[in-house]
Amino acid sequence: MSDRAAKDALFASFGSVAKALGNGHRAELVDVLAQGERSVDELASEIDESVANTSQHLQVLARSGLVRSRRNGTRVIYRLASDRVAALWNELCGVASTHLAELEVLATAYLGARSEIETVSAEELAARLADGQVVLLDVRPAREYAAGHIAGAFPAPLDELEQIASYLASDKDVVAYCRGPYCVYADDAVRLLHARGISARRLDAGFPEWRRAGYPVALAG
Amino acid sequence: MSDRAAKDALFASFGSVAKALGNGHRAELVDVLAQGERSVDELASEIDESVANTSQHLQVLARSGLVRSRRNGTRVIYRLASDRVAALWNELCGVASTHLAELEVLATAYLGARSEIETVSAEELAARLADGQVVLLDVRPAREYAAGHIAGAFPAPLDELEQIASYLASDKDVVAYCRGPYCVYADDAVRLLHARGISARRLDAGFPEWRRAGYPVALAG
DNA sequence: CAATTATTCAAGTGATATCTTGACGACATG
DNA sequence: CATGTCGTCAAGATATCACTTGAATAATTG
Repeated sequence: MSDRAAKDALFASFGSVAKALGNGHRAELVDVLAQGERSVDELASEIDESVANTSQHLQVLARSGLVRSRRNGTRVIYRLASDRVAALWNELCGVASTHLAELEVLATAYLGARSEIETVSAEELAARLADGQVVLLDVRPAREYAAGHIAGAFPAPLDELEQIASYLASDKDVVAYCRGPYCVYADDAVRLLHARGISARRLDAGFPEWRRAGYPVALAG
Repeated sequence: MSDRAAKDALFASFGSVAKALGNGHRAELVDVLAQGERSVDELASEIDESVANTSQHLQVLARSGLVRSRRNGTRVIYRLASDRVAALWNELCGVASTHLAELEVLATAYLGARSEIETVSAEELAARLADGQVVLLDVRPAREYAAGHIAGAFPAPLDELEQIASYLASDKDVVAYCRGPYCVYADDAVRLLHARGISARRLDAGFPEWRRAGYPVALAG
């Protein structure tokens, strides 16, 4: 094999990993899997695609080494191959938001106007959690909280948040967090709390970023 | 627009950035541009593709926000949009090499067996440079050295290395570096020096990684 | 061991990508 | 302002991708 052919093959191989992320549905699959492992069926309903199509996308991700699977009874459970994949996904989102002008428009279309939603950095949150001055709400679906959450967070899935809101002490800061910066849950939570006269902010990242940054977490089992 | 359509559009947009990297030629373009800006013509000959094809690939990268261009006389000069793009590329290579089994085979096919080529980490190199116990050779093409190099490195493009080798003091450690971990130059340099009885090692990264890590560099004017 | 559930496979269709070729446009120079 | 250089554009051929449909497979349950 010529040098050029070998070089092409090498770079094509790097490219194949990027190509695996180069599809909206697969990108979303990676985003969901960053929260924890899932069956094909669960992933399919999460991204609103057919099971067959989802299965095929998962196999593309698997061929690129980004995800792995194991069988559990009749189910096949997929997970990210490692935390580095989540880190790569995160970096990709960061580059996209920095350099792609259209992204802000699309994000606003999906998430709604964020101008009134104050954010908290992980650093500040970590400091305030240590002081006990903040109530931290994990507003992701219950099973994601169960799989792992920020140390000291309370489970507060969106469909129970209204009820939980009525118990919140009004003298504490409330912070909500969810899957990541492009997830609606925390925004929706903050808006719901605001509507009830509770001042709340959202963590500017999600659980995966928090964990990768080395801040304290509580993991399942 | 429905929530789902908005979400699809948002993730498709993230995916579009990955898709831009999802082609071997474009990946190679990013790898070259990480060393510094280039004209279309230079890039085309670097990747052994036609100018028309290279131009089209560059426009794909530009539409995804990964590169920018400016005109300089009759030439159009492309550059990475920011260091974050180089960091993303680096992360992508890392994930690929960690999770893609075929990569090692392809890397060996292009780079040759690396088992006898000892590497030095950036941390160790930085420490030894401070001691003055090491001769550091930048074996990239001259213009890349000129655009920026590791502080204290000597220019030693491969085609002049043989001559330079004859002047090397034999009581110092020799370290070579080039574009990055998947660049042949440093490997070739180490082999050439070994063949002349000079013991040499290669930096395990390249100039872009060194610079991003915050180690001292010398930049052009 | 038949029926059920969860997933994968195979085939087909329309949409995108990639690369080539030749023409066109922008700028510089004599 | 004619000429050359560098880059982009447009059109077309071929290959690959994305999604659908319906059948096949794997493990579980009655």
